[in-house]
Formats: sequence, C-alpha cells, structure tokens
Amino acid sequence: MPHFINVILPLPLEKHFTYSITQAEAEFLRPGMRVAVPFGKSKIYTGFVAAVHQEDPKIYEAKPIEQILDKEPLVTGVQLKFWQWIASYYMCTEGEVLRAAVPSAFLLESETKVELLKDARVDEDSLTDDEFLLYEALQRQSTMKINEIIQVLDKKTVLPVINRLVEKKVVVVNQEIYEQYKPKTERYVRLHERYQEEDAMHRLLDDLQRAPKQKEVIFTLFSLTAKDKKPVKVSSLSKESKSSAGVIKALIDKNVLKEHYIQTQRIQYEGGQVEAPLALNEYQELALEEISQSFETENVCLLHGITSSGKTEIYVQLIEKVVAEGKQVLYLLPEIALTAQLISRLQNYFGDKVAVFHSKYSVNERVEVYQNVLNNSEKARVVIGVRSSIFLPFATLGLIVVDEEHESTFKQYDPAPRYHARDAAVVLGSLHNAKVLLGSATPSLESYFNAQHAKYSLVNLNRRYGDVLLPEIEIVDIKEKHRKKRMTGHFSDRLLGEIRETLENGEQVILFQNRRGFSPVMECNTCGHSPQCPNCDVSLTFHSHNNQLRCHYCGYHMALQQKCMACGSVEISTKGFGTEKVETELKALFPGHKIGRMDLDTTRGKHGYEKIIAAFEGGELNILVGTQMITKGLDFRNVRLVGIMNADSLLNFPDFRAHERSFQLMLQVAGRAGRTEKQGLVLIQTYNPHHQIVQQVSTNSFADMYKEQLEERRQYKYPPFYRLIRITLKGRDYSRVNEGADWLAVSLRNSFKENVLGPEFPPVARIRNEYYKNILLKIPQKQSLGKTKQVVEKILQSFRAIGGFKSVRVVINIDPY
DNA sequence: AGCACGCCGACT
DNA sequence: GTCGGCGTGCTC
Repeated sequence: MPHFINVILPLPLEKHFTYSITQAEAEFLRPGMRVAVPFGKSKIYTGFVAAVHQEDPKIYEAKPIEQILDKEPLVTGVQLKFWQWIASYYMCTEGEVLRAAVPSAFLLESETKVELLKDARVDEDSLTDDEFLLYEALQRQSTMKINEIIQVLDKKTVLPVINRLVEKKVVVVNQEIYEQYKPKTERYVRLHERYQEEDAMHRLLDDLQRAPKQKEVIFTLFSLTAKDKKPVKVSSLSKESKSSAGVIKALIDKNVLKEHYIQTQRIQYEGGQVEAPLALNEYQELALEEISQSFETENVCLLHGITSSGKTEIYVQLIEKVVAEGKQVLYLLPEIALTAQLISRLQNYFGDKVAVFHSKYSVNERVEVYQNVLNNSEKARVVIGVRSSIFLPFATLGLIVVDEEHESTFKQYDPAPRYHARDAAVVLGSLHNAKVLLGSATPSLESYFNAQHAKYSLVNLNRRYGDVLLPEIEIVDIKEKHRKKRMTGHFSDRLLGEIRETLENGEQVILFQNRRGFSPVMECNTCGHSPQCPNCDVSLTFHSHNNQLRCHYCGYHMALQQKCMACGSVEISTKGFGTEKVETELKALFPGHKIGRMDLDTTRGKHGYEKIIAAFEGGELNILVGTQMITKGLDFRNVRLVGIMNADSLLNFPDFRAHERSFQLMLQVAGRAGRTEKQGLVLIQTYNPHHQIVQQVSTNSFADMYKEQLEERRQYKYPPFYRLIRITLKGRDYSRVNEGADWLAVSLRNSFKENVLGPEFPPVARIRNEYYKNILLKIPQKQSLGKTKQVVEKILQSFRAIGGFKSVRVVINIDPY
C-alpha cells in the first residue's frame, strides 16, 4: 500500500501538494515536520507536513520527497490549526502564513550554482561573448549563483547562456541546499589528562621555565578553574593572562592543553538577582482581583488603565501566577522601541525565564528563541515580542498580554498575511485555552465596544501610581498667535516660555511632531512647483543632513537643486515641517542645550532606539523631539513639559479613524509628562482650539470621545458596527487597473448593493510605477462574514479569468485598520 | 514565488 | 533573420 503526505509550501499557492513516501517514512513522519521536496523543474523547497495518508492522487503522479529534515515536529498541531484560521480569515494562503510564521533559517531552499567542469577542454574561440564572460568569471570564482551571473552579464535572462555552456561541457549546474542556522560554538581549553598527576605537573612547569608567557597561561588556567569550577573559554583565558592567542596555540600544539568546542546560546541573560515584584497599591490590587475573577468565567479581559497607573505591575502579578503553574506567557508589544525598558523590568522579576522576539534579531537568534519556546524551555517561559511572535510554537500557553492594544502596528499591512495580532491573539488564546488580557490607557473603539457588549470583561484603573497628578493640559490657539505675531517659527510664545522655564529648572522637555502629512517639501516661490518622484505620485521630501530630496515610498533620491526645475527661479523654500525642522529651529533658539531627535531616520540599526532613549534618560539630552515613537510607554522621570507642535495634522488625516487615533496619540504623548510628584504640563498647539477631540483630550474624557465617535461610526457605517474588506487593484497599466476596478465594483454591487464603495484612487495613486485603486466593502453585522468571503472569492475567480485583467494584481485586506 | 514556454520588436 | 523582452500558465 503506497503512502503519501500533504505538504504546505512557503509559496502563495492555495493548495497543499501531495508527495509519495515509503512505508518507513510514513511511520516516521508526523504533521509539523519539515521535508525537502522537489517542486517544478529544478527547485527544492522546504515544506511542512500537513497530513500523512494513503489516498493516491489519481490525476497526477506524486513525486517522492527529497529528504526528511526533522526528527520531531517543528510546528505543533495547534499552530497548524492557527495557520488555517489566519489563512481563511484574512483570505490568504497557508503558504503565506508559513512564510511569516517560521524563522527564515528553517526554510532551506535550493540554490542553483554553476561550476566549471573539471578538466574541461575549452575551445575559447567557439564561445560567444556572454559565454566567454561567464567562463572567465568562473575562473576567478569557482562557483557562482544565478544572481551573481545576472550581475556579471548585466542581463536578465542568463539561463540560455548557462544551458549552452552545459551543452558545450564547460560548466556543470548543481542544486545546493544550504542550512542557514549555524549553532554558535565557543572554544574552550583544559589541561591535558596526562598532567593530572602532581609530579607530571611539576615536570611541566620545569619544562616551561624558559617560556614565562606560557607558564603564566597555565597559572591563570589553574586559578580560573579553581574559582569557577567551570570549563574555561579561550577568550577569557587570553584576557585574564594577558597573553596572545598565539601563546595558547603553542600550548595546544605541544599537547599541553586540549581544545574543545561547546555549543552556546546567542542570547544570554546576564543579569543579577531576581527581585520580588513591587507591592501593588489598593487600586492595582482591586484591578488584579477583578481581572482574576473575570478569568474564572471569561477568556478575554480589557484593562483600561490611565497612563502611569501601573498596569505593568498588574501584568507581572498575573504572569507570575501562570509561570508558577509551569505554563508559558506571551507578552505582545506594538513596537521594538518599547522593549528595551520593559525587557529589563521583566527580567528583574523573572530573570532568565524571559525571552525576546523581534525583527531586529538575527535569523540565528530567532531560531534559538523559537526552539526554546517549542521545547517549553525554562529560558522562554515569558516571551516578550512584537506582532509576529503570535506564531511561536507555544507548548502550553497560559496567558497572552496585549499591551497598548489600540496600537495600529499590530496590524500587518504589506506582505500577506495581513493579520491583526491582537485579534489573532484572541483566537490563539482560545486554541490554547489561555486567557487574554488587553491593556491600554486609550482602548480602541472596537475593544471597548466588545467590552461594553459583554464579549470581553472590562476592568478600570483610573488612579496614577503613587497618586501622581495627571498633567495639566492647555490648548494654545496658534491662529490667534499668528495674528498677534507671537510666533517664532513653529513655536508660540507660550510654548517657548514654558520650555525656557523647564530647562532653567533642570527638567526635560519632549516635543511631538507628527511627520505624516508634514514632511518638508521644497516649493518654488515663483511658480509653486515642487520636485516630484518619477516613480510615485508624491512630492520628494527634503533631508537636510545630506542635502537630498528623497521619496518615502520607493527610495528614489536626488541632490537638492539650486534652481527650480520648472521655471529656473532661485527662490525655493520648504513647505510644511518635520522633526528635522523643529530640531533646527530649537538649536537656534536654545543654543546652550542638548537636543535629541527620535524618528525613523535617527533610529536605524539594532541599537538606534536604545542609544537615544538612554541618552535622554541619563540626562545627556535636555529636549527630545520625536514622532509617534516617543509616545509609547517610555517612562522618563524628569520630564515636566510636553509640547504637541501641531494637533491639526493628526485630526485632518483622511481616515475614519483619524479622530480616534488623534485622541489616543495626544493622550499617550501627554502621559509622558510629570511621572513623579510634580505635576506635568502639556501644551497642544492647534489652529482649531474648539475641535471636539482637542477638547476631549484636554479634559481627559475618554467616555465622551467613545460615545461621540461611536455615534459617528454607527451613522457612517464603520466598525464596530460594520466590518470592512478593502480590495486593492494594482498594475502598471493605468487603464487596465481602471477598467478592472470598474468591472469588480459592478460585480460586487450585484451582490452587496450600496455596501460597496468606490473604486477610488488612494491618496498616493502611483507607487513604484504601479497604479492603485481601492474598493471598500462594508459588511453589516447580520451578514455572515464567511459567506461574504465566499462570494468575494467567486467574483475574484471570474475576474482573474478575464484575459485583459491578468496583469492587474488584487490585494484583499480584511479589517484594514 | 520561480521557471519554462511562446509570441513580438530591435538589432547584426 | 535572431536575440531578448515580457505575458501566461503550471508546479504534487
């Protein structure tokens, strides 16, 4: 009886693929193990076993697998189910989920390598130019990858050239499968066994009489062994004895020392003692009690606790309980920027039980965390991570904490799967029978709505820790200030005065400038022309540090032009302002003070964030200017003043969530002020001082905001009353995209009538020379989401079957917010 | 996603 | 006339 497996491949393909296996392989293989399988003409991919069975596929012959890659499943049954849920809910393929879920180091792929045939007799005259070029290149470099050949020959289709050389018996082609994960090893040394005895030892030391350096190494080795009773690393031996690696090498060569390698973990906690969690105050105690109680009957709880109310301490208590039961905890954060402070805080309590997972870790580091989680290792009982850590292979998950649950970064935008980590975490929790705690100072409307409608339980915490006063929030009308000529650049006299006073008192200032819609654009004063990106429908933005004009979408850049490119006028100035401009103005206004800037440009690299945060924390910086990043949960003690440079850029954003977002953002920024006894001050500069959101921020009225926004959502048919599906068409041919979008919209209207909006061009209608068009589908509560997706899928099938639309790609985004 | 096959315009 | 571009279809 033949045996087969169904395999999930890391490709955007709907189906599983069936391969034939032997009896022995069938007994060994289980779902979740990796296999290397041939796919297509020549490639080998890593796939995951979804099922082992005996159903012979009738219409084609299943290929045999190439190799089994695991002894134990790398992916758990729960994960496989979770992948299925994500794929079906977010309308993508399981292969796409797999790509996002598994560290890339686990996905070995074959790579075509071209090599010179040994002792080939080559008639150089018989080669064409391209063939000769490749032949020559291969003499310098023994093997070449396809990509390298493309570069050397400077053309796209190189396979014909290679094939001709294969025929002429000049080169051979190999499929090389490479293992990406390399265990990290460290070199250790110990004394050779034959010197265990004391007199042998003495003889050795006599022998080394004339090699004082080597003798020194031996003595150091003794003292290190005596002190730690652990194997001694070559690196520490060399450091301690102040000898070069050469001296140690000589001893190894003489067979006095023996070297050996020990596999180590890349990520190691090197902290000190574990602390007991802080005592909770009565309000925290009460909240903790309410949460624990709600978990008796409910699975999801929303903790609404104002900024600085000590939510983290409550999390710590809950985590501790779960960890004590031997279960794992997932702590989800919106961004890495936050992790630094939080990691050290959690490590203080849980020591090396804490593991961290985010995209700035190398592939190898991620593999280690993945394996530790899979094995339910002591080292990964508490996992702190961003969005993608919901895909870790938890063995026994007991609790998921989603901190700052309202943050939009939990939603993945670009490559599929376009999932929302908060919503997916709720599903993950139910698959594991784990509890889920959502926490925020400014909950999202839908979570709060769910809590109000008994879908989640709700716990409030509205006292700041240590009864610190909430900051005073003041609105500054900059329209008025402009009229009265009280503005200096982008600063009102009020804001400048407070900055000055704060600095004089030796306290710190945070200034918030939203970059979106306010990047510095160059504009000609004569004709109004501003330089555009040739590939996208946007103006180029000016970066003063390298005098460049840059496109945020495709990375196109050019040097700043001295003259207007349209009319030749030399009068060019910047329009709008970003963090860079604020920083420059500040430097001129407060020359004696250190000013830092935190935005995408200054936080590149693995430790970009930490450096700036540490500098500000340590008091090296007096003023910190930043974008969204500075709003998130950072805990600075000495900040008295927070300035929001311009609230209107937030409010005027064309999105149904703009008001909710602005409220959340402003309150979060405000929360950075006055986290100690002294009351902080927040100044909000705006042209619309009477805007309801600005007013609600200034009085800290979450309830009013919630009520008002909810009513608007009901009226205009938006979440949480309606669900949204956004369908984006993109393609290089403008009219094809247009026609396709019209066709799709008409078909969708057939089924969904007035709940189809568009097609409309997005604000940036062309990116990297591709045109975009959106259709929005609104789904009433009583309409089944599953059925809706089926209909959409069917319509898309007919769409794709139409010849002219083949070059238009369709992207589906469920809950696009 | 890759890769092969097949059809059409720009060069020797 | 061929080479190399890209559109289309298939992969167990």
